[in-house]
Amino acid sequence: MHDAHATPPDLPETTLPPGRRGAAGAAYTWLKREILSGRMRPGQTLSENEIASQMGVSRTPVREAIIRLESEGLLNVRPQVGTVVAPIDLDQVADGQFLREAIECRSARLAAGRVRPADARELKSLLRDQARAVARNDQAGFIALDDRMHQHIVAMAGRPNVWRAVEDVKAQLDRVRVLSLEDPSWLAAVLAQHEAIVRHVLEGDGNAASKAMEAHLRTVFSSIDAIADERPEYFRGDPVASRSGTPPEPPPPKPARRNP
Amino acid sequence: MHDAHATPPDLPETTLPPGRRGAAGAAYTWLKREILSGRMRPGQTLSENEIASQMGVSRTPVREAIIRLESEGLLNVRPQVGTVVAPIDLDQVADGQFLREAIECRSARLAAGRVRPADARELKSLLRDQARAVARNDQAGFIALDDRMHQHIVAMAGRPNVWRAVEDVKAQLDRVRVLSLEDPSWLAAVLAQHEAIVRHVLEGDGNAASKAMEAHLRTVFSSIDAIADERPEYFRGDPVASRSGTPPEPPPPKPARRNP
DNA sequence: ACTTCTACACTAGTATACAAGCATACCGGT
DNA sequence: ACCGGTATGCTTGTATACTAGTGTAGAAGT
Repeated sequence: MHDAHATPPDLPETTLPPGRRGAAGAAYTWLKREILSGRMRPGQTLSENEIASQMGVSRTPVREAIIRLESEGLLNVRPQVGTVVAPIDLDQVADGQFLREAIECRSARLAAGRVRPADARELKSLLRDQARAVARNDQAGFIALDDRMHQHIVAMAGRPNVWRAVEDVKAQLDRVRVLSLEDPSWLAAVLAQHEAIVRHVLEGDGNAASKAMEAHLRTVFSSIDAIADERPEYFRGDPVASRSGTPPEPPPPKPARRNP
Repeated sequence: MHDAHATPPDLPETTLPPGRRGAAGAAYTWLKREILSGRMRPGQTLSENEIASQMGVSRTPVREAIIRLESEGLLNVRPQVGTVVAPIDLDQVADGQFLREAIECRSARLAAGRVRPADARELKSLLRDQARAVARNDQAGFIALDDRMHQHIVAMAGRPNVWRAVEDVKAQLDRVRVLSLEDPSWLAAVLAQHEAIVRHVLEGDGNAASKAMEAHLRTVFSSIDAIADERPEYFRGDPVASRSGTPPEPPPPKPARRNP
């Protein structure tokens, strides 16, 4: 009974088709991308019916996607009222920053003691590619390479799947990030920080690697206050929201009845 | 089947925002407690229909609960096949351990530099209560106080809501913990470690506090291997699962057709 | 006796219908 | 003019019906 012989090689214990499992998975992926890309803005209302008809499915899979995104903190569902893209909570962003620092600094420290030749090659290769992306002013490409480098350092620490947890908190941070217009000089500065991190890791200096990682993460974080001051309408619990600047969308106060 | 004296459908309609709202929230809370308490064992199959009829609701809210628990890693849903309580993955447990160490060690380090009088009083009070719980051999009470102490240290670090993230990973670790029979001597040892952590925090020695926290967390973690060897049927990807020990449940191969 | 095929029960996924709550426009009273 | 009750259209929550896929029992064929 309960034989274990059926498991060895072929039984894929994945059980988690990463993002896409049917219509619900498609809805989840699509909605998440809309939110993280900034196309759906913080505070914007959603309609299950609208999204469902727009995607050509029923409410059920859309609801499933919404439930998952709510548990990730990207949506706020108010029963019997409506669903909105979660306004950015500065306190929550700070929590995410804290978590990233805790995880990635520790990873960098451990990675410094476990450098294998393949790791050194990979990190150097990533730095080269990043330099090329900076030279071409390719922001999207640079960001992708940035993520891969951070992920590889976590993997070097021996816990590759921890990156999933980082991705969850990173989502909140990235939502702020896309609000800032990242200029080329910023890219170059980030590249220099990456080079410092890799240097310390390859030298086996865990303490310095951790410190460099902390400084790096905080550089990105430091720009948030400026953004919150510039776009208060996207943030929650912001006492400075009194200034009557540009509203989220020009004049969409047409949500009244549609059949007069 | 079985129906192990579990709390029957308890529908508290009160849960508005903080707890979980509606029937879906009730199903979520009930299922999660069943899993974390160990009443539902790793690998055990679930049936949406069965749970729904047991709770007196339809499949829909049960499905919502299952979706959320799956995203927390407590359930595995195999499309068109069935849903099972997630087998304990040793690698995943190690990930959780890594995250707890990263978060709580950093918290302890920061807390050591931010001790306010109220914090000192609270920590000392918690230690006193814990000592009393040990003296009375009150495991449940001790565990509750243990959680409160860890939570307070995280709050002292300035990020009280980060504890939510800890709770998520802690769920995986606690699932293993309930499999081990915790004897009184173990409680006393844990209390001593708590005292060491608090002492270093109150002394303002962040480094020592972090180290003490790490040692503390690893003590709990170290018992896992023994449990995995003792109860291989609850674990996944365990090469030692060949021994024909006690099966998860005596002989419940009754899932055949019900209408011959 | 063993293997292969087939039918069926059971699963989760999806679609649809209904119920309940809230906000707002409208309208009648003051 | 102002205030308050009411109707209506929206929202999410829940129930139910149906679809499609999977594993297994059991029969049929070898």
